[in-house]
Amino acid sequence: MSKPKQQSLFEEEELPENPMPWERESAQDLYLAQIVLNRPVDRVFHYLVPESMRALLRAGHRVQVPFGRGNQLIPGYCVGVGPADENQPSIRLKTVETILDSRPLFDAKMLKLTRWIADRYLCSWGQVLECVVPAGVKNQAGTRMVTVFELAAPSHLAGDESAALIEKLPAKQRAVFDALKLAEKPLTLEALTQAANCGSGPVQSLKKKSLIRSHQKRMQHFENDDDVVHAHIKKQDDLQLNPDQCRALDQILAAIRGQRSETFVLHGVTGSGKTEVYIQAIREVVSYGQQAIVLVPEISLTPQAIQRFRSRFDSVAVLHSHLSDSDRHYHWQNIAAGKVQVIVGARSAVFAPAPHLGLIIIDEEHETSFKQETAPRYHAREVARQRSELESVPLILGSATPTLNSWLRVIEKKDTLISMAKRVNDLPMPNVNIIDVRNDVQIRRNDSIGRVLFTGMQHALGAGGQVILFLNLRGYSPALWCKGCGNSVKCPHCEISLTWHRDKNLAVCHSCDFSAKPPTHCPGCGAPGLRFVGTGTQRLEEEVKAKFPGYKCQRMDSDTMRGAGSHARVLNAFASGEVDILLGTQMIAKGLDFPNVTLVGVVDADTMLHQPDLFASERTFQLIAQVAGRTGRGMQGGRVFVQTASPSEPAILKAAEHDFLGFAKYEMGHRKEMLAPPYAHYARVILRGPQEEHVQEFARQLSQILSDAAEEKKLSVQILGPAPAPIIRLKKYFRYHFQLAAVNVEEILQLWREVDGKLPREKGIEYIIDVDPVNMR
DNA sequence: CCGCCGCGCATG
DNA sequence: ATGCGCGGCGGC
Repeated sequence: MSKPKQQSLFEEEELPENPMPWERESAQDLYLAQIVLNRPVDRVFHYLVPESMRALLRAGHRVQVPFGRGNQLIPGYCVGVGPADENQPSIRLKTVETILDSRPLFDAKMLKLTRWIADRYLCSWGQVLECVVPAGVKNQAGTRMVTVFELAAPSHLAGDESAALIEKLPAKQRAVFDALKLAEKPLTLEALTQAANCGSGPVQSLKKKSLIRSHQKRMQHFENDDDVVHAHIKKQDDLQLNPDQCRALDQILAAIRGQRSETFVLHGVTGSGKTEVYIQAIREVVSYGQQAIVLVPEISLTPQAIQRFRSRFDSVAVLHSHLSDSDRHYHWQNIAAGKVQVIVGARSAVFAPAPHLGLIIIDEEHETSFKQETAPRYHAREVARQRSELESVPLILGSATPTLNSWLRVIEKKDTLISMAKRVNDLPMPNVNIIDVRNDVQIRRNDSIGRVLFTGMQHALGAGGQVILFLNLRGYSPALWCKGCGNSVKCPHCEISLTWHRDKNLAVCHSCDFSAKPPTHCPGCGAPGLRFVGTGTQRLEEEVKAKFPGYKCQRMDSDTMRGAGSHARVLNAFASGEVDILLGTQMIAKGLDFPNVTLVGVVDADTMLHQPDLFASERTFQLIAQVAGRTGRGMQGGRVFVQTASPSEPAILKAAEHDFLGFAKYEMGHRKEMLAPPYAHYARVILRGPQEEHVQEFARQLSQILSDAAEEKKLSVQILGPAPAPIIRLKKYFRYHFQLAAVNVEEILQLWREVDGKLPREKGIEYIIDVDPVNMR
């Protein structure tokens, strides 16, 4: 195709046109592919499919197409093929250049699912498809082209001339020929020379004589990493279920057998044995030759949890963040080939290409990590809901603290509630003590472990138990405070207090990568003598070591958990009793199951509570309930101490009483009053730019346009804001945001589509929209 | 008067 | 997103 640098009428005339409909011999002459691209334009582009590709190209293939005025070759996704019809444009079409994969990467259902995501989360289909395929699949990591040899066609060999040649072959060449005949399949040069015990010479000679032929083939050369091929794990039998578990399993089995896309909210208190119910439900679908997907938060992809699935099923693929491109490709192929029974993974595993999906499970359904924070900003729970409908399979949402979102669906009878209110073996729930730290002598002295918690720890450790301390701040102190001006030192790029990391003696910004030697004088007023205030995990570790010198203490946060195996190492040390006190952030709140833990301390419950966030209360409740669940899992029982300056806060009180229903009732009352989620949907528009006034002004403009459009189109969408984002400055950019709120999410989507493309642009200011945000910062 | 840079626009 | 065309501005 010629490439006119400038479009001119004259050149256009000279270009060959596609035949007009009446010039075609038949309509089938014009065979088109619908292509979508990884660009923020949600459109389908039509391309001609050359004759040679017609038999091969199908929806779901990745292709290369010429695009734009320069006809640059870029990758795209074929979402449909077929003869042209009247609906297609009558412009001069370009032609698909190459097909990039030997088989389609998506089936019809996956195309439907990804189209739904694009609509629901306001991005392009191409962007969704791009994120669904792992990089290792796109670049075919772990495979390479090799030359393989095979015998020439039988008809050729049968000829007189060939027969004569074969008769008088030298011994080595004869050996090669016989080896290939024996193998009955193409062999690489290496395999062939080994089989015939010769060098490459005879092989080349045979090829010259046309008795054998060679061709290129893509072959796997995956290293058999222990994690990928896990051959010898001792298999265990299913456990005996208690009555609660049986009831749960029966309900789920009924849906599986009825091939219903029912959603179950499995509300089971910590330690109620949800995993065993999952496993036995999976056993059912596996017995039909189907596959199950289990989504877990990335953080709980611990060796402990994975072992549980591996010891019960023959073929489990674990998709965790430390996999190489090549591992991911290997898993994708195996899953697509139906060789994997259970897929365990984080958010993106919801797209696992299982050919006969039978069940989807989301464990710890309340975790915010199921929401993707970059485009496409999907929530894996909602995607799973959609996939379960498309595939007619049940979905299980398991949690001790379900989201209010799921809870509302239960109340509205859209989803089915299954309750498991008791722990296995009738173990009691731990006793939770709320400790008012406002009058604690130790805390007043600037310690973090108050008098009551200290004594509790002494008793627990003295009796041979283990202790978990939870503090949601890493580093040594979360602020560098100047007594001269009363301000704390902020990151030069973000409007965020710097955290002092004592081990490296650095002041670190937890929002961007900034770090520097802590200043000796206040950057604001110049006064000397900055003080480190507040306590992070590093300082807590120091305090624990000073107060409990006879016990081994281990810190666990993202600073100490850098390497791939560090997680397993620390947990093994704790499990074996080598470590007595485990302290850390979020990381230790989830899923850990150590029977000897008799005390859990929440060092500061208020850090979560006082976030300027719609969901702060819900998060606080979840976190306390989850951390509390780490104890009392053995016969010695367990106690929990929650230190707070707001002891009458419902989120804390209800968590202490293990009263999810009470909390849900209280919090949902609030939400209903405010018409906030789950009673409404929000979509958050975030703008950022280098100058604060510009960003503010542009935010005002955009929100006004949306507000006007909502009125004009009679859409019941409220616009809340604009306002400065809670983190007003992040990595050198000033940030403003506003929310679109509506009872029916469709109205928000309609409104955005209405204005999208017509919105003004402002140099240097970028904006995004996040539908159903979980993060308000 | 010509060349370069930046904005706006279309992308099959 | 991204490249290209067009128009504005600055240099010669």
